[in-house]
Amino acid sequence: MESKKDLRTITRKDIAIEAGVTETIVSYVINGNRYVKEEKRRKVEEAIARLNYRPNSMARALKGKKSNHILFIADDIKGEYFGKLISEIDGLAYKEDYFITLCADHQDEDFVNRIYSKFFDGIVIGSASFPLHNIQRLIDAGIPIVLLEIRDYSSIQGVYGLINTGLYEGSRRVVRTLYERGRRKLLFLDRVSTSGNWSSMDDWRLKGFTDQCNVYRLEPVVVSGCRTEDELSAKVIDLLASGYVPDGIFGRNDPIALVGMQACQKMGFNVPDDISVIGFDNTRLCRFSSPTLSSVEIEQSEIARWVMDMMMSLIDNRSSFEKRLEVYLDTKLVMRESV
Amino acid sequence: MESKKDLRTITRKDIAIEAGVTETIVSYVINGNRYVKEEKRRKVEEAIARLNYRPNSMARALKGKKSNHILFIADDIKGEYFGKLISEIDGLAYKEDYFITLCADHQDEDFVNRIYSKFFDGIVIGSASFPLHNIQRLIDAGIPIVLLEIRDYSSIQGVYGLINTGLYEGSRRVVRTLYERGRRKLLFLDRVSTSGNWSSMDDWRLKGFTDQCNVYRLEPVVVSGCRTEDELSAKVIDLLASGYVPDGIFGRNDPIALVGMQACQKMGFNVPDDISVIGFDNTRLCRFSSPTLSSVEIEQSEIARWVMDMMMSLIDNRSSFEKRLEVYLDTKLVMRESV
DNA sequence: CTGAAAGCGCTTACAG
DNA sequence: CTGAAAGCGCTTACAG
Repeated sequence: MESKKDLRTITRKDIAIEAGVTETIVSYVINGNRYVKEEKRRKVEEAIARLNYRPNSMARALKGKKSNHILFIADDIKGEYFGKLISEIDGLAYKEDYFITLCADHQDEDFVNRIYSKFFDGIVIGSASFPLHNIQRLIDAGIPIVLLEIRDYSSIQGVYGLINTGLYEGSRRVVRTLYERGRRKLLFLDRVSTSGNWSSMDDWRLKGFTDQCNVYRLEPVVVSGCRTEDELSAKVIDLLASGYVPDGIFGRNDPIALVGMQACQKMGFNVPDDISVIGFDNTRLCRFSSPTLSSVEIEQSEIARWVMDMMMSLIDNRSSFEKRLEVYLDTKLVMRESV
Repeated sequence: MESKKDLRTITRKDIAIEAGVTETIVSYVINGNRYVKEEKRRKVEEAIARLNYRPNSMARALKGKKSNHILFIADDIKGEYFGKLISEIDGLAYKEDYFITLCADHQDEDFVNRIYSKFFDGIVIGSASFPLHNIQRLIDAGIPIVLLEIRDYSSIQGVYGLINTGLYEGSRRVVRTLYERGRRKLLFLDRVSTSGNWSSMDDWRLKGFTDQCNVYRLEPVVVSGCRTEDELSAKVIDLLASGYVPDGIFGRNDPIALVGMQACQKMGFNVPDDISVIGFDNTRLCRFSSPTLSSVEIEQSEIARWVMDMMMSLIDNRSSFEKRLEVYLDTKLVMRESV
């Protein structure tokens, strides 16, 4: 088979020949940063259209232009939560001529080096487990960074974007809501993680829950450290069997909340009569369980909008900012049958 | 604020100086394609480690090396299905030093031009709505392509990878299963799409369903053309109210199946006594609905493995293949309470 | 065994 | 108004 490499290799030179102008002229037409005589401009534009030419982004990036790639680091690509968010960001990015590269969080040091290879104009970090010192390293290196504030990032120095997605306030509201319904014995169910990556106190959801419980002088129980949903279910059942019966359960995300709910049901408790359950993320799961699950909804579209907004600002004028850009978003609690 | 650009700009030159060798030597050490005296090699390797150097991928790609970026085109980034798949692929890709760029399918012609800008070593197409002629264009251009066979791709010419994920056989098995349980009046619920992107007969799920119904001489009903889940629900309710009561429902994916199931329940029918329901993708939804939902499971890990496998083969030796690479995978039907 | 040099496809300061 | 030229950071054929 013949190599058809040529088909993808329409270069500036081809356009110059096709349009009968210098390569320089082609560049200036594309970048629009110098006056070019109307006639030449038209010829170039026609040639570009005719040959479907697009300047090679790598060559441009090499010369200091943008690569038009943004990296999104997530720790749970699988979850529906990120799916929606990525999908929204992708839509906005496409309009700005950007591509989104998606990557799970990797713990090895080499990961940062790989990112360093200069491919990305900016990085969005939506992972709760990406090491702080690595984030700092990337910021210090001058790469535009936008952080989704899943945990406490107040120690991070420098210029970057910070999007507080309202996890902390949302979690506090869950506690307030449960409290107002007379619930006093609250149970927090942490995420399950095969890699042992559970929430610590700088996790905003757990912290919001704990802080608000303190306000009410409640003594909540936290179930953490499970590697599978089955393990979590068993732990909850043990807890119930041992005589500790909560009257309110807050799951770190919807599936977790549902695992808890099912465990309660299995032990003969009624949701919501005996125990109220609230989840987080308001995924589709909420509408199909029985009872349907109340859940905290994060404003995905708003987040996506801010991610791109901050990223574009940082990419274009990073050096003009004195300190980090911040925005605080709200969550809303979607009430269904489980409370 | 000072520009800290320099921090991300450790180049081959820096390594050469640090190691006291020529830049050429550094290149050969990195690429390992020429003998370099042991001592120099060690010095270079040490300098690389000390300075955390990584060759600029764009410069390498410009010189004909790989960009180490693979593009994944999906039409439903949001769905849990793609989330899992992407996550698996990302894991494998990372080991091969590749990044996965994720992009929703865009219908405009310019989309292909953008892809052309030479950024990607290969493209995985997991979208059912990416125009066939654009796929052909990319293949003809010599870009390694792997297709997830969501619909019929038999008309595509040339060398590429094709992964048949078993949708057709899986759908036929659903019909067989329902038939064996005595179900004769079958209903297929198509996806909802705000952009009007519904299944046609080259969609393997719908085709598998229809073909197997023909084998049994059944006369199934297909509900398609809905833009929202509420609309779909209303349509099903109308259907039931009008007197057509199916005894078996097959949903194109799990949420769709659950919408159908809830509509039936709302109309007073019992699932599974009156009506059996089966979904597709075996997402988490299945375990939390009541009754729990039977569903066809696709082998995500196997698909991911084959995607990367074929992609690596095509990238490394595309020209050595005479025709397309194919693999047929199986699905399994996970039975739960809804049948 | 190794270096100087050409060149990948661009951008833009420099010099008309 | 416009062109020839330098250079981005690399790879590798060419010539020792």
